[in-house]
Amino acid sequence: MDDQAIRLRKDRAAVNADDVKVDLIAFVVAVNDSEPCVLTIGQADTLPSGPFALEHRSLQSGLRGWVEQQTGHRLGYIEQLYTFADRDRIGAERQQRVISISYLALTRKEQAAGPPKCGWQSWYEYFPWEDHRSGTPPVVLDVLRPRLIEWANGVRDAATRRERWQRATIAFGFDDRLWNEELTLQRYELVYEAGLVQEAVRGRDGAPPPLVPSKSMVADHRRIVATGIARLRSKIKYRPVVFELMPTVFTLLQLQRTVEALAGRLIHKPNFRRLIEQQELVEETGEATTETGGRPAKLFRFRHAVLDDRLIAGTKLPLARG
Amino acid sequence: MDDQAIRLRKDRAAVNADDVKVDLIAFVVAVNDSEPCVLTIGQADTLPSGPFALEHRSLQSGLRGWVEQQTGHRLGYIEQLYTFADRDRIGAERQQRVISISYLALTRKEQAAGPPKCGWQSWYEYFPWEDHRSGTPPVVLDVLRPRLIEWANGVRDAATRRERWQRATIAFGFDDRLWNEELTLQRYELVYEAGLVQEAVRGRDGAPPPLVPSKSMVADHRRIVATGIARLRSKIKYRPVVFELMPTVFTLLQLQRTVEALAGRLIHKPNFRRLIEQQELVEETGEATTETGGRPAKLFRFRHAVLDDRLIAGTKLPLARG
DNA sequence: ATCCCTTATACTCACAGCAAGTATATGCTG
DNA sequence: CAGCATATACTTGCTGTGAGTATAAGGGAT
Repeated sequence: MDDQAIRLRKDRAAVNADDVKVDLIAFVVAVNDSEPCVLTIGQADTLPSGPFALEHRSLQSGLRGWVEQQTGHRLGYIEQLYTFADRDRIGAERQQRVISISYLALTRKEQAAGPPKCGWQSWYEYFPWEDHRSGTPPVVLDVLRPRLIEWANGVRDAATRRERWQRATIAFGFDDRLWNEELTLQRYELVYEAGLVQEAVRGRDGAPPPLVPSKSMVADHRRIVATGIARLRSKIKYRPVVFELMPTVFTLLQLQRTVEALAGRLIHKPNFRRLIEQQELVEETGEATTETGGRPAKLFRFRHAVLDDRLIAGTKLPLARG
Repeated sequence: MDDQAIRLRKDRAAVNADDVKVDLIAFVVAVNDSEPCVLTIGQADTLPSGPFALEHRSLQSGLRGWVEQQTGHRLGYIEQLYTFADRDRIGAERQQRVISISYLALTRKEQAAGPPKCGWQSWYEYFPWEDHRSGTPPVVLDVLRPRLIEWANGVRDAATRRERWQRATIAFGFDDRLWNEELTLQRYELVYEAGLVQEAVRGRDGAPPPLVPSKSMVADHRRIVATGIARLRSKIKYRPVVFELMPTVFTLLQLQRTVEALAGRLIHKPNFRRLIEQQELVEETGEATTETGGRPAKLFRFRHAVLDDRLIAGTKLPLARG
């Protein structure tokens, strides 16, 4: 053991064999017209990213730089998601490790300056099973359920079979269990393990298997998006981060629709309003808009003063049940 | 902008100027006799750590390797904490970046094999203001409060003064606010900003300022510990991670004392028992122990079956208020 | 043997939060 | 003016849970 360590140290001093490249990857979110979107670049299905370089003052500023350069967007709210090491990637001359540090960023769509080749894609094109705003989407019961049953039954061991099916049941709310919108990552990992998404069977031989209809992404970017969605869905329940996605002035229904877009489920309107108002998260501007149709809606703005307060009390949104 | 990117790419291809060293750092936790402990090495006050090397299959296995080598401990539960880039550290010949990936690990004290120079230190030697199990510790009102008032008043700008004092009030529960045990990181950042801990004034000129009595740690390891404590205090409320710290068989009071040790506050006993039992987190072994004194306590073991279940419902502990 | 101490275990009560339903107000459109 | 769509207000009933009290069971001291 100690010998191994010494050998490692020597190697490192001599040729820096253990040096690593670091990539910064951004999952940038905006909500427009009740549709939650992810910012992509190039031919689409690729997240903005770039190497962490010497000139970057910090990880965050490096990320901001790359996103701004590739998409023209200045980021506001940023939060670290996860760091992972790609397995066995081969560098140009010699083997080299690559580490990816992923971030979640919240912004508004309008802020686009001069977008070269970037665009906004709806989350739910990549995760059609995640949008339960109009009830359980057909793909869950018609496609995922039978495929996951097949997958669970595809092993000899009875214990493994049971365990697989139990995981699927919990994650997707089969058998009258209730849907939990925060399990986005677990659901993605299941469909990945079951070989139901394209990136899970890339480079495999044999006949192309039957996939669940959904858009794929480059490399493991779809996993990053799943991680980000899960984090965001969890976070909106106890921190007032939704407002990062709102314009400066908005109606309560617009706010509700935004939360619903993120959570992928509907919210009881009276309860939503009561919670928002009793927490004093917003204040009236005094104006109203008739653009919504029906009775004019009062306009509100976010009370930035509560940002500190809410550290302690936590913010609450009526997303507990359904 | 684009020029900059191109130049960066060229540099990188030529001399790999942007290559980076990656350090893995572990915050290893165990609880013994109602005292929450952190695993340290060397002269103490240093967390186990080591460089991420080519031979490591993954970040986690690299971390496990270093901890096992330096302390003789095999880690069980591991969770990523945070990744940060050290500012402007200078390498041997040329400037080089160092990235640190920190992890939280939960284990049991007994598992120590042949510990060379490692030891367990109580959390609360590094954070004496965090232990509220016997009421608010004196250091909070006698030392921290006056020092933070000084710090807040140490600026001209009235707005900044108010904002500083408001942050302190919220974080430490001054002025009849209630104590929130999850704000460990915010509290550490405050005492750091206020220059009340040793590492905040390292390398500064001038007279040594009056510090808050507490043990310091090497580099920024104390910040990592603060991050880990905050994460753990939050996590025990909704995931059954406490059991990673328990022996296979335990009494309910031992379980409660462990949670209290982590949270730094006391829990109402009947409510704790009710919550644990109604969630079916544990099952009776059928045996009892008299070692606790008083009426013999039933022994329980963790029901591993709930590990999956609890993904959906979430685990609850009565830690909401006080 | 008895008293007392400590801990375990069971039961009760009351309040707050909140999910869900219902009713009314207000403006626009055809 | 009818009908529609939205905003806004009120009510009801359940659940979770914080907090207090009571009883059981063993050990040790007097």
